[in-house]
Amino acid sequence: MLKKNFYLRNANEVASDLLGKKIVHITEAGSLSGIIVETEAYLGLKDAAAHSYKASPDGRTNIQYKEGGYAYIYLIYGMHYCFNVVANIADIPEAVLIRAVEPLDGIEIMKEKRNMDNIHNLCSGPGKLCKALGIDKSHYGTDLCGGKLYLDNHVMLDSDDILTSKRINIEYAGEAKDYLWRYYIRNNKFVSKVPLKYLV
DNA sequence: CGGAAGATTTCT
DNA sequence: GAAATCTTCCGA
Repeated sequence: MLKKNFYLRNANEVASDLLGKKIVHITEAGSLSGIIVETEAYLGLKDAAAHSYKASPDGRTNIQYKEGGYAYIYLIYGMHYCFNVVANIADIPEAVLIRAVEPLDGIEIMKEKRNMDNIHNLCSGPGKLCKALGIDKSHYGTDLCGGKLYLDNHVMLDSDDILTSKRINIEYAGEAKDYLWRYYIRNNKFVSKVPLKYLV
């Protein structure tokens, strides 16, 4: 299990280092896990794309004001949950969005939850992987350093295998929309498909 | 207190 | 290319 100090760095370092790590959720139906293959960093007060950019510390982003290592989960478009890892020290509201995962354990259970047979379409998007891994609003604020939802070491990646691009669907964010804060694993089939305009 | 819009997914 | 669907935030 990754320890607290892994998370106490700026969100870009955490986002890049999360690639190749494993996300594990122990459920009643069984253990569900996968390899993180795509992430995005959100840098709070310096980042017009971040939820914590202008929001009040009492609102939905309140967990981001604690130190790193907690789960920040929100509902988007009224129907999909997105899972983020809180990064950095207390009072610096940063987070890393997990955008795609390569299924590992409990694949049959994930297929049922998603009503989907194609393994490459199980967890290839932030809303999809929450559905597949059984993550929802009840996990908001969960401590990822102990419990049934946690991250762990898995494979060591060469720095050549880590690519960056612009982040997805943040057209409203002014110049922040062009920051290269999306990270993904080169040639990995489980990374979500994105339009060409996001690539460098 | 009402309205608009969103770190998306799915189906046509 | 559009619909589905609801919480949060902002302006009045």
